[in-house]
Amino acid sequence: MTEPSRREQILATAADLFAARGFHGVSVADLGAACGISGPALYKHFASKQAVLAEMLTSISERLLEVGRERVARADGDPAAALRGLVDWHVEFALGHRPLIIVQDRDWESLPEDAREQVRRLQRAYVGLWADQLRALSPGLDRPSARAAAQAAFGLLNSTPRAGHAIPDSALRELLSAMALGALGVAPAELQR
Amino acid sequence: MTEPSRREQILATAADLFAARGFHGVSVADLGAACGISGPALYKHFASKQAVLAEMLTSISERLLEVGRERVARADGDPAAALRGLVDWHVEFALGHRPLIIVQDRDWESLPEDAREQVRRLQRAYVGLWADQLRALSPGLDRPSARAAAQAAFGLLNSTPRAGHAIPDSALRELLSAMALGALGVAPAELQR
DNA sequence: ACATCAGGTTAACGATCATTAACCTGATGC
DNA sequence: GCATCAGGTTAATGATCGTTAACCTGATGT
Repeated sequence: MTEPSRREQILATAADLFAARGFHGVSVADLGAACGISGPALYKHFASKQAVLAEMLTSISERLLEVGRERVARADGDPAAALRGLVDWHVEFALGHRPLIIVQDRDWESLPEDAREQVRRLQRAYVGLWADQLRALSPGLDRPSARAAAQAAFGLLNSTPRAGHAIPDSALRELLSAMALGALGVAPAELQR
Repeated sequence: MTEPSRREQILATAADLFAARGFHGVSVADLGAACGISGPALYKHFASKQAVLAEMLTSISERLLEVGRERVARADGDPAAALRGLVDWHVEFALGHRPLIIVQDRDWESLPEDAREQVRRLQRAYVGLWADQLRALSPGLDRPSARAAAQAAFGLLNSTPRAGHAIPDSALRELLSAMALGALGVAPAELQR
């Protein structure tokens, strides 16, 4: 009972295909074929093509926020530690799920209205999580600037899935972490307490 | 003779529409209507819908590279100064042409094959421009990592056009410059020589 | 006066696509 | 043994879209 396999297979292959060719560049026939079934069989698992995208994007936004909150809690009041945790988590997720990251910020606007609203809410909360820590770190920072800074950091971290895989993931992970922390004005690694 | 007005109007409105709804989300009828003409009249100015996108993207890639080279030359051997010049230029362009930036990294793959190749070449050269300066600044840095760092910086700088305009452009400009320089490990403003 | 032509127009064509309809089939509970 | 039903199939439908065709019109150079 633990394997609604088809459904998950569809979500996974859809992520790959959407990432490679864009939401509008993939037909339901393409998507079906890539799953070994064909065309309209998808409608036995999802209400529409948009529903596939909607489930994909809401679930990753939820997960990003959920684990993000966990990392902040784990830092227990130290904003620099919280930001290091947030950066680590975001890098880990982005490198582990490159297609999802690509789809998330490319095909966002192809969502149906209600799902778009839901994703926007989740993303706003995630931005707020980062912005709060940034403001705790530098007291002079106003909220809009802190939010803008958080979004710029996401841009940095989300950009690399698109790029070539010319360097190994472990090196990329450290490069991105260091750059993000540098951008945010947080001192990088120190003592693991 | 200095005003091929319609053509430029089409390119400008196409940039806005493509940025808002994506290349596939805009029909030629939409685009024509937004220009005050309608539908197939576009084909008097462009060979195809893809050709509009192609001209848009190649011209901005060319301009980005051209001025980038100029800024590097102006720094005359000082890599930190060159990077400050590159960051300034990129921020200026990104904030001045937000729709173009959005289209450039969202609808890249909708280009016809030859234009895609041309844009890729121009972007590779632009990345190389940044990577060279980064390597001149920190001698231990290998080329692939330098290129990855440059692309991450673009991600940071290109992300903000998408975001809300909650803070004034002048503040955003300074925030982005500071973050980009921080990410790249370049000391921010000093003496204007 | 007139041929040319740039820059419009509307109508028609041919693809492509998401979605629905109608039908099949094998397992499963009773 | 049999009704149910999940999960497939192919065929049909209706819309949208890029592109082409055929036609119109006003300015312009000669």
